[in-house]
Amino acid sequence: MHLPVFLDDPRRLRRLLSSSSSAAAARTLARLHALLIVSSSATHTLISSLAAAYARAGDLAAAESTLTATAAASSSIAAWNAIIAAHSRRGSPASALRVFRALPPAARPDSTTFTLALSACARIGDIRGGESVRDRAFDAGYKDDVFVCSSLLHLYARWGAMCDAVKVFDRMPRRDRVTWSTMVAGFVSAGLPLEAIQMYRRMREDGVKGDEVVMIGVIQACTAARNVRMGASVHGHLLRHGMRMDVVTATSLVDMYAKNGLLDVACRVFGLMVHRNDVSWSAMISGFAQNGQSDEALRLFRNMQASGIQPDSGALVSALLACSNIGFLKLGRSVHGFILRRFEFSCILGTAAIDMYSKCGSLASAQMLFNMISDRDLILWNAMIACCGAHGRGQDALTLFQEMNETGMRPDHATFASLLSALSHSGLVEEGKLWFDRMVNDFKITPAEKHYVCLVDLLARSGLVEEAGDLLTSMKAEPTVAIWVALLSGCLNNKKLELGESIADSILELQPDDVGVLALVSNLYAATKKWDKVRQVRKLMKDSGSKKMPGCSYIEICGTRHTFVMEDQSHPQREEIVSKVAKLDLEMRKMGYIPRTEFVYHDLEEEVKEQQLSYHSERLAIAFGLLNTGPGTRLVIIKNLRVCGDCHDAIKYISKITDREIVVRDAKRFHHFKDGACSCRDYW
DNA sequence: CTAGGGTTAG
Repeated sequence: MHLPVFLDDPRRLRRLLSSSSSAAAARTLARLHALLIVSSSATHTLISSLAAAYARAGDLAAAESTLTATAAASSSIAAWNAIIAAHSRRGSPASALRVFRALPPAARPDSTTFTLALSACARIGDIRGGESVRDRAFDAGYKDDVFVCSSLLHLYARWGAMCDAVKVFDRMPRRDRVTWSTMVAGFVSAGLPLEAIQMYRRMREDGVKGDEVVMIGVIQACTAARNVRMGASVHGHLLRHGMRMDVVTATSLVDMYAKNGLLDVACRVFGLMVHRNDVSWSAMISGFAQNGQSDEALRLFRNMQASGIQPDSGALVSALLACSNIGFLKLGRSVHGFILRRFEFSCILGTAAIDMYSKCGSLASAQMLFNMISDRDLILWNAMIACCGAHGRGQDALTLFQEMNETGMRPDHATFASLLSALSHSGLVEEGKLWFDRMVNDFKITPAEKHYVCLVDLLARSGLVEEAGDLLTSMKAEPTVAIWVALLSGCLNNKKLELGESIADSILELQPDDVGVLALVSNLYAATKKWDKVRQVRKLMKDSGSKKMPGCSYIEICGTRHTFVMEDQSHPQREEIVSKVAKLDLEMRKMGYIPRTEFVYHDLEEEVKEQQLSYHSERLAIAFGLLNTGPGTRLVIIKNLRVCGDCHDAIKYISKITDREIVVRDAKRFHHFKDGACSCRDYW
């Protein structure tokens, strides 16, 4: 048989075996393989090079069988490493581990093998498995190997076991930048940004130069520690040292600036990026959405698609968040549709969508979506329970909570916060008390401030003010403003004025700057006719009230969103809206409505104050809704600030007069008005 | 043939 000459030319053979990795290469290798066998010139070295070449070319099955079929199997660890590495690159750490574990007993794994195996364990989160790899590696004499130790470090750091990571780290005789960057990233993901920054400092003291990857960790640490100064100096450091500003680095800078409120800087960095991918867009979109600039976020979302980049789940989540901020139900629905066509509904997307429906006032859609997702995680359950609560369905929230327990899912502090709040808003006092107790005693969850607020609120609303007061004394920590406020509003509603007054004093001592809180305090003093104190509080209100951003309300009609602010004279239907407001005012007064001018914090004539109340953005939005929808249509209004006590009263009258169901979501919670009542009861 | 990196939910 005629053999190609190159079988006798080792140089050429080696070149062929290390050539590029493509399907064509794999076919060439198969031919070569056949020739080697036919010509019986297959040495162990050649076979293992061939196997490695198969692995590089992507034919892992061929690589493996080539090796296992021969005696070369036990002597060629490099070829096995190539196979394991190829599995890892392909994104199947489990296969990598399978090959590692099935290595022939005589094969001696080296540093590379152990490093690959540990990295595979880190990806799937198998700490136990990783530790047995570690034992073998240490036995084989790799105790001080930087690669082995760094990957072990990563295994711990990645899964939150920072104590173990630190132990490994402290024992390492030599550390390189990868070691340090693993520690930095580990502390960041463990929620310990200050420790991460500390690590970076130690690295510099050690004389190790950071690269992009370390700096990304440091940038993230600055983001989490809300340290823009340092973040900006890291940014400067990158530029000065001519480090590669790749997509990932630039994206983390965008995120750092955006999360710290410097949206303009974030935009500039984003604008300077030569190459942007889906994640960079997501970071920018979420930056806007989380800073209350939802319209801008959605504009960017459209730009992203227009520039040909398919939104990933991050961008979709942020778009949904923006929709829920401004109550843009129609766009939220279309995002939902987009997800259905192109993605699986992951829990994270599902949670965002459920939250969007909840905040846009569509309980039914939220429930439908929730029922469609069968693989539910804790956060998804929590979101749905919170949704029921927000919509005044305390009993449904409880049923859901019990259903959740039956599936074996363990509720956490957030679950109980949602549950207790739901029970409180539905007036389910006994259930609330019961589940607070069970939370503490059965579920061993230490109550946090929010849980106390819910329980105090629950008790105080139903007039059990004394019992709520006892709860406060039983608390270990001093009551906070929020807790006092819950108790105080209960006192006011249940005419427990004496107790109320002492609570009002306690609140003032804590120097709150929330106008809503001060309004409540002022109302209490007014009820006890302490006029000098009323004046004192009203002055505080005026001081803090002047700083607040303008109130703004949204209403969506037939898929179009309309925005209202008090000062805006430009609305095309302004005249009509104003006369509708005036007409309603007249009817309301006939039914007993008295304007509560104490909610106007400017020094104005009484009459002007009354007019200001009528022009609050939510009243304008409601009037617009009444003008543009048929009778019986439910109105959903989203307000960026709190609905004041006066508007709250007014809307009750409006819902009765017009026989409409009106839902107002404000910065605090939902208010459902129907037949002149509000299910979010007893607002002050 | 080997280790470390960005966004997103209650």
